Amino acid sequence: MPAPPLRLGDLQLRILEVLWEHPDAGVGAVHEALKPERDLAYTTVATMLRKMEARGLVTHREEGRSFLYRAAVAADDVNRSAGDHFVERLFEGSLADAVSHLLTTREVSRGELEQLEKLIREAKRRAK
Amino acid sequence: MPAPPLRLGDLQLRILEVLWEHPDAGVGAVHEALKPERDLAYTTVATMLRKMEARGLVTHREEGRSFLYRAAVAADDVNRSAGDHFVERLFEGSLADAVSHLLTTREVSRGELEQLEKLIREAKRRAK
DNA sequence: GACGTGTAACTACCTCGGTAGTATTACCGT
DNA sequence: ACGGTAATACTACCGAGGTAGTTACACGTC
Repeated sequence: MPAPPLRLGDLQLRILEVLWEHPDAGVGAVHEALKPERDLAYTTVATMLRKMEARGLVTHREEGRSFLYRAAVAADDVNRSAGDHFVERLFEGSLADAVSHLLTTREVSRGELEQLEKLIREAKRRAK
Repeated sequence: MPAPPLRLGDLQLRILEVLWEHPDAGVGAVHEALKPERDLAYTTVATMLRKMEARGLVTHREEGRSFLYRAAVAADDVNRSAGDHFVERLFEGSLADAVSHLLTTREVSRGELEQLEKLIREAKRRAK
């Protein structure tokens, strides 16, 4: 199980997110899904997909004249990796510091706070 | 005061952290401080510092034959920027989702959990 | 006054993400 | 059978982070 650094750029991440939601999407479908937020050339998406396949991030299978792509890495792994990097890099691994910073530097609604409390209670029960 | 993207690489961030702790450090001092974790050539640090100055991340002042560097951006701004990027990019801006993910994908000590609870209570009081 | 040492400046590279143009291929409809 | 179209393949380019060698300079020392 190779667990390579998993260091993704923004576009690569967005592409993966599209593929997680729509497995077996073709280049055109991915391009289309990204259209609203990024006005990329069709070939740009195709190139990116090929580069990502070379890195083992996605796989493809042929379907007639088209390639259908699938993510080859799990969303959880990617997110966790990014989370680790974030906490590690800025807060020396201290989750509390990281969350503290997130909490104090932005507006958080009361609802979100309550949601967080619940989360922590659950975590405590789990850790018991 | 232009607030450029503030998108830093790992090394740049480490250098800034050194400068935040030791303002007016020379190239040698920064190099030395980074020695344990990264075995870089002296000139690599010097080059990086010059590149960062060009981007407005640091400033320098001459002191005899040496350059003394200072961070030109605040730690809070950098951290906040990174936090925003993290939450935005992976969790569509939902802080609760982000924290939830951080909490569930790693081991968190009981002490940390209690620390977090306190933080949330404070945030609630603040938000009233 | 010549010399060695440390410092900064300049230049060059490599990698990677991102972007896109051009070429090629294969299919389909008429 | 042919031409259009849509797909992939190939190639190139840019910028940025990161790395480091080479050069130039200024200083103190002998």
